[in-house]
Amino acid sequence: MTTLFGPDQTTANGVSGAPVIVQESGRERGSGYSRSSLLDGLNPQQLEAVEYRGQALLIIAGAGSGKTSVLTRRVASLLESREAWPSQILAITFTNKAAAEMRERVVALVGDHARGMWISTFHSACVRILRAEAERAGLSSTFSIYDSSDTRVTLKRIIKGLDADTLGFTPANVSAKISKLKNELADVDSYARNANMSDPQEVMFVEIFRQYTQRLRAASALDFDDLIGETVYLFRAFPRVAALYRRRFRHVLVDEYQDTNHAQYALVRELTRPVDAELADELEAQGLHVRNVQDSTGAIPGASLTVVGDSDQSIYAFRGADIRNISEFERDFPGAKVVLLEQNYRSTQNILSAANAVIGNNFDRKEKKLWTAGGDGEKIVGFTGYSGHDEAQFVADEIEALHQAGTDYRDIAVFYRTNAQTRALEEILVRAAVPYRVVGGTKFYERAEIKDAMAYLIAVANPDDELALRRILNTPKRGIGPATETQLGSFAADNGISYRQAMRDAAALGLGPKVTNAILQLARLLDEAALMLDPASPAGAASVSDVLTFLLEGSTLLSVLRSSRDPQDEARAENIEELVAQTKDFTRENPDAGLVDFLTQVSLVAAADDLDDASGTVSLMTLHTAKGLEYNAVFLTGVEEGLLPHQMSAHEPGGPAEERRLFYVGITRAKKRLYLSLAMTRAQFGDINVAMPSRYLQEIPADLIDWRQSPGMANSRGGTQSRALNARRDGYGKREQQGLPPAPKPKTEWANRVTAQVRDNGDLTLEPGDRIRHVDFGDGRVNQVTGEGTKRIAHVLFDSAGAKKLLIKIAPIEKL
DNA sequence: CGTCGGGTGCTTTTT
DNA sequence: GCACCCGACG
Repeated sequence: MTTLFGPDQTTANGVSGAPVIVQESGRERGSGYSRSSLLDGLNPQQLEAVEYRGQALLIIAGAGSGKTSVLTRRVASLLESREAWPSQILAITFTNKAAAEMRERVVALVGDHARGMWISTFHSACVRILRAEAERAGLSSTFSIYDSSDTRVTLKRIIKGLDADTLGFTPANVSAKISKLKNELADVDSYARNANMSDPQEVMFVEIFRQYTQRLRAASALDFDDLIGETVYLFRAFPRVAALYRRRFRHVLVDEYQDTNHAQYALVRELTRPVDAELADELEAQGLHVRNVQDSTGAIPGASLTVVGDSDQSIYAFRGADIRNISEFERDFPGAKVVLLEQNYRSTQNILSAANAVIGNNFDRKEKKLWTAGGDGEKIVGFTGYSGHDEAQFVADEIEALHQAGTDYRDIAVFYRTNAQTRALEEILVRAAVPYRVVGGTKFYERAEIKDAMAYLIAVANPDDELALRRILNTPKRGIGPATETQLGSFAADNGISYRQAMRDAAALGLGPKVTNAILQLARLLDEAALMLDPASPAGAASVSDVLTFLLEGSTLLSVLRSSRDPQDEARAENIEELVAQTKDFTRENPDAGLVDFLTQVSLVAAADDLDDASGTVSLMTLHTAKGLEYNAVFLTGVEEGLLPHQMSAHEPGGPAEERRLFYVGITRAKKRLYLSLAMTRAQFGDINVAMPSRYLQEIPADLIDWRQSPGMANSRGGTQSRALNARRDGYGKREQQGLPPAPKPKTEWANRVTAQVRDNGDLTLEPGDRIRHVDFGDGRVNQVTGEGTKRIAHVLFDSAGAKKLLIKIAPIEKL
């Protein structure tokens, strides 16, 4: 990704020779500044947010208030007016995708010379700093980055070794606690100092934490939280290193500030501190030009800080995000300017009214009301299904209706609270032949075969990484079992050598010749691959894809999958080939980047990053992933008690309020049409539970929602449901409350009932004119058949259920 | 050492 | 309704 390691991006030290010309805030703009194009179409508040110059600026940006536009224009205006060089700008976004988009937009405004900016996520920026300063931080510059599953595996081994599971420790709860501590910038020692060591539970936790820290260090690995924390430690321990970056970045901008945690806050503070005169002179003496940024006392003033956020969209408290970072910004940065953006350019007034009504139920918030000049628009559509499948069928039908009416699939999104909800949705969407994509979820890089292939690369890049080595030791199967794996580990520990070295010395273990050979062969393979990257060797300077291909061939990982008789292995082989293709793309896009750069990029991709705008498909994603995105039509599914708000949030302080913000985020993603749907029963853990409408639904004024099938209407359909479902709530079931008979049942009420059974019609062939019978939709006539092979789709006009598209292979149909 | 089968426990959201 | 863990067997 060009965002991270563009060839023209140099490290903080690398640009030291460039002349630095900075105009202090408040001065006249340069003459080349074309004010009009940059400021076109901005409202007065936006204008102020773009043009304000001062130490600290807080932009409170309501959903859809043109925040990205303001941020990019602010950066562009700094560049255009020559107040800053591109290299003096650091902009932090939440995802790589947002970073790429921002870079693109700034380049579009001011041209190519803007490329030297750092626009990246907190994590990417920290990795860059840490790799550049690795030596001083006592790290290997090729350190591995452990994701949550790596952390889990490591903790699992530690817990097992300590028999700590008997005390109730699980990888999940320990990693959550460690993460929380690291977000507060605590480490083992600082934690242990304040721990109650008479509590055996505490003692054990400290021991687990200590071993975890040691293992990561031994493996030259950092987890996600370390990336931020270690950078803060680095700056605090080495003021001279910090000074380099403080001198370099004169303008720091942080997006989604409401979701920053304490460590990220501390990092921002470190970056925006002044450099005292003495240190500044020292930098000058080293040949770094500081004269132009020094003030009259010789010090370098702190960088200007711009943060953008909306506390109503703070949805990451569970991950340590601290809403106080934004609510106390003015206290933290005295004299800070605050600009409030309330005008919404995204949604219709009906959608905004619903959003305002919902979020108004959270106390402790700054009053803020979104408004639009764009008109009321369509009503919100509500639907209650009998089951999750029923709900999904509604979604599929409406998507088709929207598509027929001219809405592109790519302009439609389906949101849900938990990933588990995708199952029913996917089943129905596949059957209805709606093209869709699940954003995030089981990510490409989380697939086992991809992690295997990546582990080979990691083992080459970072020979200390025992986790990666142990993962590939017996993948593909080489007859090296758990016993041998452990033996290698103890051999390494006993002799004070690395796991990798133990593998090279495997002959000394006295194992069978077959096993010994297998280990030695793997060790040799990795050494040879490392040589391909060693500039000192004749084979050096190989590309990432060359190395990967070499490793795949030498390990037979790919050929084993190809010749397997397990049909799933074919897909796995294809995935690995896709990975090879990605390494080639990577090298083409970043000719100067190497293996470590590739690994870094892969480690830091977020769910939202793999969103492909060009794909003509409906997007499915969690509400969390949806933040920052917008769609013409949004389906917000599973609006039920226990799901939204989620069961788990009930016991946490601030839980229900955060869930409400999540609902608010979901609502405000919709530009034109919003659908709220729920089900009366939902499958969970394999069995079926009764669900109740979410409390948040009541908070939306009833006249904003057009219930196609309300919870009340659904209830009236016979008394088979539990009492809980009959509990009447305000805002729906109005007819019953007024003593009216239930509204006439729309035909969808029965047509939407769908069986979840999966079937296979083999190579059933259908042709236009054929009559068929569908388990749920009844009889119908085939109008048209499209698609190839297993993806053949029948376009059927049912006698009573209307027009549907069906995937012939799996639809519950028979030919009449 | 590898494979298969049955039991268990689990899911909130993610850089 | 799945993934993972463990134990039995080849």
